[in-house]
Amino acid sequence: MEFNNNIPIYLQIIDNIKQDIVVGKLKAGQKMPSVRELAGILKVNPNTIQRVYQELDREKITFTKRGMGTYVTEEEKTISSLKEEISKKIILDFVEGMNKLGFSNKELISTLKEYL
Amino acid sequence: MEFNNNIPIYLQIIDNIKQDIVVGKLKAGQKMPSVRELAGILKVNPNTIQRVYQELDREKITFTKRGMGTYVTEEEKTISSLKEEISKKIILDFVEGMNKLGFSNKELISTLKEYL
DNA sequence: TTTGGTGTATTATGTATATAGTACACTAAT
DNA sequence: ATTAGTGTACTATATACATAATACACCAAA
Repeated sequence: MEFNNNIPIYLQIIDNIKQDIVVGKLKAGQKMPSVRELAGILKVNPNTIQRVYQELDREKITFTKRGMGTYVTEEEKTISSLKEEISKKIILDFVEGMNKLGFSNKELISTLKEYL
Repeated sequence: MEFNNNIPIYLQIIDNIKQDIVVGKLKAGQKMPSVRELAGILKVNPNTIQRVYQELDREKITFTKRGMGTYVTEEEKTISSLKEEISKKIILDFVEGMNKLGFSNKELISTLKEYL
């Protein structure tokens, strides 16, 4: 995993985990890697992963059993609304960004099609 | 202007100025506000604006005459390639983001049309 | 030549991020 | 009870960002 220097690493890791959950790479109820293990995998400090899990817990995306580990939420509803939330943000960023650049909605679609 | 807390202010200001240039709100050769003036307008520290202008100068988007001020580049070519660069990035972020979320290219377009 | 408006440089302070290292609390399995 | 693997808490250090305040260098116009 590569990190963008201009965005805090812990936020990038959070987004990445959310993506994995939404796409089903991480399934509902599944155990996440331990703080130390994920820190090792991503080559970041355990404190950074601790912050990641705390934030995910706060958002009810994961839950933690002390001494046991951190798990993906079992609420499918949470996951589906997470997917909708993320995709909406991506679409909004795109439309707003292109509009600000002077592209009309028509031009925006044709430019997109042209790119694909 | 509102700032996103997770991204350095100076980068957000840079992006904003680039946008204004690309859309023609700031025209080729036009004088930019002075460091102190823009700092006042945006309610940020002059040092932050100094950094903004230094970076824009480095990218040849602007040029600075010491003691005189900072001006938008006179090279229309620089501006048009800037527009292309920015729009490409927006499109790429969109397509990549949606793909990572599990949307195929077809779904991606239909979801976008649905949104508009 | 002086003045006022430019950009530029420097030092200091506070906050957020990230790392490093250590210790503690809890749980399951031995 | 002990052990190993969890999450959690704490202190310290380094860096980037942003602010604050001050001073300096340059240029055009009065």
